Amino acid sequence: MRTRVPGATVARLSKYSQYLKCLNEKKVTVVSSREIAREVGVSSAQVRKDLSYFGEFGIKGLGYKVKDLQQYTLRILGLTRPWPVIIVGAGSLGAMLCTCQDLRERGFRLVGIFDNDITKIKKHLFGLEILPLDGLPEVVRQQGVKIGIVAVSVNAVQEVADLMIKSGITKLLTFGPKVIQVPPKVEVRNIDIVAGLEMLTFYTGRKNLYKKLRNEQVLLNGRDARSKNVCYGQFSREGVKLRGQG
Amino acid sequence: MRTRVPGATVARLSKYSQYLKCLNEKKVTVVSSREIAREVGVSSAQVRKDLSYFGEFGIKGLGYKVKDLQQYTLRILGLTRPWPVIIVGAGSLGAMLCTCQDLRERGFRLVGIFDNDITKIKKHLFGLEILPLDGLPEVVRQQGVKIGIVAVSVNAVQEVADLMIKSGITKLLTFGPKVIQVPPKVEVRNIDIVAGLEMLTFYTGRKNLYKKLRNEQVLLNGRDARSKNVCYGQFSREGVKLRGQG
DNA sequence: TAGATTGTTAATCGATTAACAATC
DNA sequence: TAGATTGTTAATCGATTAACAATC
Repeated sequence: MRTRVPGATVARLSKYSQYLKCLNEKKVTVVSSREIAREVGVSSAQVRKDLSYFGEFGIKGLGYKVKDLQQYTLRILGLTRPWPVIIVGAGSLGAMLCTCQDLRERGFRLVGIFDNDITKIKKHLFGLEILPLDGLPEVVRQQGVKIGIVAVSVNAVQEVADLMIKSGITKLLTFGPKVIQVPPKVEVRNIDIVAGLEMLTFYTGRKNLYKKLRNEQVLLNGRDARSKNVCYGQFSREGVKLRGQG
Repeated sequence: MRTRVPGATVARLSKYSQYLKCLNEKKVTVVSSREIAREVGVSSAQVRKDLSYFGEFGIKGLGYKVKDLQQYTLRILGLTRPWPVIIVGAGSLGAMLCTCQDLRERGFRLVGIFDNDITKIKKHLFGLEILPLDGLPEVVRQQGVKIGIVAVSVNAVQEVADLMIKSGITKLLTFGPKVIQVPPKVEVRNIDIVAGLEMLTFYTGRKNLYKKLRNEQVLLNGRDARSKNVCYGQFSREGVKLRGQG
């Protein structure tokens, strides 16, 4: 017997969880699917459906206990224990990630940052010494690191990923347009800021440009016709309706 | 008559376009949907389908002329003219974005960076002076800026977005978990690095955790059972099949 | 009880895929 | 021509939604 969880559900779960943390800090004790939905920009049915993949966490007629649901979402997301993480690339992206307080707060613990640039090695970034790449395997093995962040330029991404995987890392976060080849058991997520911006520039006065556009309106698909917060990952196909300029 | 373009298609189009640029630089003149598909990690049918929303760009039996198709994808994505962009937030995220060469190469021109931190104002970031926030409306109007990047901490995101929108910006890129409220005509994309990492930590030894998981395998949905490069945006629901640890 | 909200079902909607005719 | 590859169709697959019984 199998349950399939949409990837979109997992992405939303992260948002729910982050919101619940916020509510908990504000001492709010109970929340309804409607309130969560409003905050995260989805329907309440969606919230309940997403949660229902994992269990029954609510109280009918009342809603969800914030503290409990937060704990549940953390367990579902695998965040009840800290995750050691390494970063390769001590450029501005690497530096940004080092300073990222959110990561720490969600249980990610940076245990190594690596770079082969001689001018960077031995310098410190947020209390962590920048090490040469050949020190990577040892750190990964000693600390049992499973998550690696690849923050290097596009032409080095595959190479760095290969090294990480060889050292025992099974979960990669990469940046930029490069799609890498990895063995079956390795999972990759990719964040592409340029692609994000390009989705914003898509369509603007393109009537009559191409065959398909000659006599038709072009719409970006999605049920919300207007604005949309698009969360991480390639999930949820919310889109923005366009008027194809016509 | 209407054509609906899936948001996932636009996200992929950006990848195709970035790959085509790369091919063009390597003086490759012709490429097949199969080759593009392989590079981007989708099926060749998907590539052809995506392109077919906009026209017929290929030559049967041969493939696509790299140079031509690159131009077409740029036009589709609205990248044939430069886009002035502003950033609010001169922290490490803002700094990272300033140094991002990829943005420049794809036609995004940074025309202003703003911050209200007195210790940052008047300093320079990549040749651009950091200005106080109240200088924002003027820059936006003078330069006709439509795209704003919100690189501030979570509690300031809504406020900054409001100011941008009031000044005439209609396309926002935000970071972090915050989902903001915007008027109908404003489009928002969001990049959430933490959510990206949390999708990697999802599921690990969670058998027997909850009702639903007691007797079932939990799978992250998606057709590719193994690894997956997950591109930007909430699009494409490629996922990773899990063995629910069981 | 009356009001509220969950969890779940069935229907709908949308995106992907496989297959193939068209044709270079 | 034979081989290759496109563009498109119909079928499949998957995700979202609306509605409502259950129940606090």
